[in-house]
Parts: sequence; structure tokens; C-alpha cells
Amino acid sequence: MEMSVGGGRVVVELSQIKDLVRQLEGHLGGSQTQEQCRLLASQISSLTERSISLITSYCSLDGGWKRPAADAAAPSPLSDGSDAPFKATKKRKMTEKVKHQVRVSSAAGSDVPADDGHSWRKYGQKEILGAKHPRGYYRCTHRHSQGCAATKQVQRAEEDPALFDVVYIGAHTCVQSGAAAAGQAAAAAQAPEHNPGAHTLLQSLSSSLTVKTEGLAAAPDQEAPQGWAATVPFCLSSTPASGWCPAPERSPFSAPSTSENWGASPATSDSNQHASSFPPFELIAGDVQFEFSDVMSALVDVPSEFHDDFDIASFFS
DNA sequence: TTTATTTGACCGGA
DNA sequence: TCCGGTCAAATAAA
Repeated sequence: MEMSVGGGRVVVELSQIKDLVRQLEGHLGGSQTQEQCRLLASQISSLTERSISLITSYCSLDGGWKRPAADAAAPSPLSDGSDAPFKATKKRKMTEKVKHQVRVSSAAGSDVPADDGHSWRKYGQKEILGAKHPRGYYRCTHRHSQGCAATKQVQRAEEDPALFDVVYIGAHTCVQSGAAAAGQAAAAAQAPEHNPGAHTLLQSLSSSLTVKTEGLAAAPDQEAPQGWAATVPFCLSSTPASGWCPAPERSPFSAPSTSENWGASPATSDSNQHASSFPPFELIAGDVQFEFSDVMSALVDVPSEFHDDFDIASFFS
């Protein structure tokens, strides 16, 4: 498929990242607490991983841009009504739902994967045959309140306990209260409070935003399973890497790209793993529009031109 | 008291 | 029948 489709999205994503970094930089004068900077950094890393996903989703092995698999193959994955709000009936149509796999690093010293900007509630854990580590099952916190059907499965990588394989299933249809975090950040921007560690944080972030995709094919010391979107080399101390924020399945991606429009629900206090902060998914893909399911269903290996390090940090100039 | 996690049971597809 | 995914009661944490 046309380069402009996937490439355009990546550009959008990366532009958002750039915006966030600039926001962060703008606050480095001393108005941000470390936690608030982490918040922005978390958003940045989440966007970054989404970009990785887009890249891998639109590239075929021969280096060409690929139309989402859902378009070509699958007999209409979501046409069976699985995109309807959650019902009490036990439907097992997971195989037809959109899956998106990523490998993320764990939070420093933590045994849970990096936060991805969404609010998840764990609802189960299973020992998987042949796997060393159990698989955790999470669903969107807003499943009942907003009928959001997004789920994810988290399993520690066998070859590296510091890494987690995360499978995102289905798109979020909820309106993230994430804004709580965004609101915090916004409020923080007005609160004069010096934060000497912020520069270090940003430097660390920028320097680590190098997306290595070559490991997919053959990594020197570890083998990444075929089909994993990417290994995310960066890890932010408290609310790190990974994740994506799909737009509602029923509507094409559309949303402003400015953080001011991410919305806010200040009263919400997501605890522990639940840092819910995320911008809506903006998608300007030329003259072609895809449902999010189309985008995420295309999970392919990374083409040769991406085998070289893709230095996102170069965007931050 | 409310919300989140744990964990054994249950369900259904392969 | 096996195994992965989900439910829901019990429990823990805030």
C-alpha cells in the first residue's frame, strides 16, 4: 500500500511526541515536579510505541508498505457484532478480534510491565502450557461504565524477565479519564516549583528513544518471537513505556493533537498501576481512512529498511 | 466503604 | 478432553 498511509500516521504520531517533548522542555525551567514530568514522559513513550506499531503494521517483509491484513484476508473481523458494547453473554470471539502485540520493559524494579496510559483491571491469571510465567488478563476499567471492550494479556518474557509480552485485544471505546493526568500536567505548568531532575529525565528520555527493530529478526542475545511489534528499549521509572490509544472502533480517527484537548477529569484518582493519561488517537492518513481494527490487525515483521536504528530522538531538534 | 486483586470454577472452541 | 479465556466470590488495599 501507499507509503503515505502508514507513513503519514507515523509522522502525526511523532509530531505529537515532539509536541510533548517541547512541553516538557518548556517546564524544565522549574515549574514541574518530577512526577509531572514523568507524566509527560509517559505520554511520550506511549506515543512512541504507537508509532512503532504503525511502522510495523504498515511494512511488509519485502520493504513495501502493506495494507492492513484485515482488509485482505480475514472475513470481516468485527462484522459479527463483537464491536458492540460488552454483553453479559459469554462470547468467545477473541480470535476474530483485533490483536496487537508489543514487548515492553518493566518498570524499574517492578514486576509489572510499564504503564501504557490506560486504566486496566486485572480479571484473571492463568498458567499457560509450556510457558514459564503465568499470563495475566486485564480489561479496561471502563468496561462496565462505558462498555469499553478493550482487553490485554500480559505475560513475562521467558528469555528476559525484565520484558513483558503484551497483547492488546480490541480497541478502546471509552473516553479515557486520562485527562486526570493531563490535567495534572496542565496544572503543574502553572505551579512554580523547581525540579532539578527534569533535565536529566528528558535527556535520558531522548537518548533512549531509539527504536531498535532489528531484534525482531535476529537478536544477538535473545530471540524475539515472530510477530512482536518491537522491543521497547526505554523504561521510565514509574510510568514507563508502551501502549497505544485507539479511537473508538465505530468512528474514524479524529481528534485534535494538542494536549489541551485531551480532556480532564481532575477528580479521578487512578491508583497504583492506573495512570490514565492519554491523548485521543489522531489519524490523518491521506485520502484513505481505516478503522483502528484495520490498523492494528496488520502485524508484520519489520522490513529491511527499518533494520537500522530508527532514531526518533532526531525529531526532537 | 469502596475499589482492586486473587484464584478456583466454569465455559466453549479446537 | 484439553486448554485458554472469563466469571465471580473471597480477600486485600486504600
